[in-house]
Amino acid sequence: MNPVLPSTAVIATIATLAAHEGQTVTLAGWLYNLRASGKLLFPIFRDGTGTIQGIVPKAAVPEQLFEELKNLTLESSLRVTGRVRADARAPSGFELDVEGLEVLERVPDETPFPITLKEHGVDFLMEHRHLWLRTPRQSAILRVRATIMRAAAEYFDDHGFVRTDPPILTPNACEGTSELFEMDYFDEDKAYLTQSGQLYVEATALALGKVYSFGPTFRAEKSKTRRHLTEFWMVEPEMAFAGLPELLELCEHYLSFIVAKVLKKHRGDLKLIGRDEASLALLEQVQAPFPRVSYDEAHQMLVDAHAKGLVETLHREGDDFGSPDETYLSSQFDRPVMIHRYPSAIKAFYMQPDPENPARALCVDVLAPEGYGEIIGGSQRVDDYDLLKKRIEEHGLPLAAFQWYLDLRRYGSVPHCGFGMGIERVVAWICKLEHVRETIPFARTLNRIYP
RNA sequence: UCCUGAGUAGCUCAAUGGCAGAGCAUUCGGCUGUUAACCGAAGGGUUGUAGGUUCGAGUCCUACCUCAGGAGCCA
Repeated sequence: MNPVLPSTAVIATIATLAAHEGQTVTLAGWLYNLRASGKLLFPIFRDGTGTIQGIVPKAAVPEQLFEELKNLTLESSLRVTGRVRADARAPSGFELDVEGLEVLERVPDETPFPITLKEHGVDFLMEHRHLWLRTPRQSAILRVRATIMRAAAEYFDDHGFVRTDPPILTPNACEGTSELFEMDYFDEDKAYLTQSGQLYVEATALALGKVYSFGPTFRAEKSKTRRHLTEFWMVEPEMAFAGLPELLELCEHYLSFIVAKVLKKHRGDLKLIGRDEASLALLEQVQAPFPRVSYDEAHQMLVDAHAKGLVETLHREGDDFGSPDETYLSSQFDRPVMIHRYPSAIKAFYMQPDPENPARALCVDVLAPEGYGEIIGGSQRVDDYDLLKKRIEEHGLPLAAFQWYLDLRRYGSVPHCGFGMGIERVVAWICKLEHVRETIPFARTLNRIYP
């Protein structure tokens, strides 16, 4: 599989064909679709960067080339040489007048490519995820995901944060609540897959000042919704000598940066995935500052909404917000909304109480617009040794396992804060997807671990 | 864990308790501008599994299995 390419041909990718108009180029890719109209063939090639339609008039090419292409099976791998020609009839503006073809691997007639251009069900597509990835829409989503992941790291790299990734194997639950994936760790010990690196980045923040982590996270929760995976990627910044006000500013500038990066690079991909001009305009509005709503204000909004019949169940003072509540709240704003100062009683043990109202925690949830719900959860952390120890005991957590964490408050404790952002939920929001299973190459969900 | 819904051709779906069907895909034939191309033909079935009711079950009943959506919990 090391053929000699025609010396006249430039090697190109489909995404860059506009720069080769009028030239003869060679593409390496696959046959995505094939239409025939008598003595005229319309093959569509894909190469991972896009698709391009070829034109093959029987009279214009050698007999052998025409017959080979006419009978070629979908998703066969190939190298195709042709002249790039602008054509108003083509969706991308360009077509390829095919001059040469080299089939690398022909898909057998007996086992045709299972994913067709027609509609498929979720079960079938997920069972064939390794092949589903080849479709233009899924490829576009993964390109956008890659840019989001890069931007998610780039922002911190450019703002003085040091990347310090925490361990994936952990000795205990960070928050003591979520379901964990458990495994044997030699002899008598158990290890668990991390559900959050937060406690560890608190330690590195007190060593390096501003830090972040970026990696996979695992939750064995039996959640079956469009927002849940058992394995997902989380980015978690942590800042020393900073509190909730600085955290809120970070959230809004961070998300604005990521959205701007995607818009700059992927308007075409976003359209292909399903965002029209009107919904692209919604993303354009994602710029700091974001609206800030306290828990108490949000509660009042929900009570009013219930009175008007806009929310089915009445929100009760002190309760957390349910999914329908979050959907309503986020629908009231044209950009992500930051809801802050939830009741301490319903939040994690490590969250700092608000000095102006100790019943409230210095925390924030960022809800994405268009009904996508929570994408960021963050807080200022308890920095007082005695208070943290008391909280750990109140939550019934094993004090011994948290000695190292308490040490952070014994040796030069400072106010510090951070958040966790789920990458898949951000991708789902920006791409306007129905379900997070399409945001990651191989989704891990409650009922599926194949392929 | 709970609630709701769905399992019929490779895929997406039809079928009043009464002969198992269509579109797409595949194979064959036709068509020089198709955009999920179109036109004609052929092949393709243990109706998720196990019981039950009935003269007769894809359809009704019971249990189980699988999947999906939602709740709770969360990013």
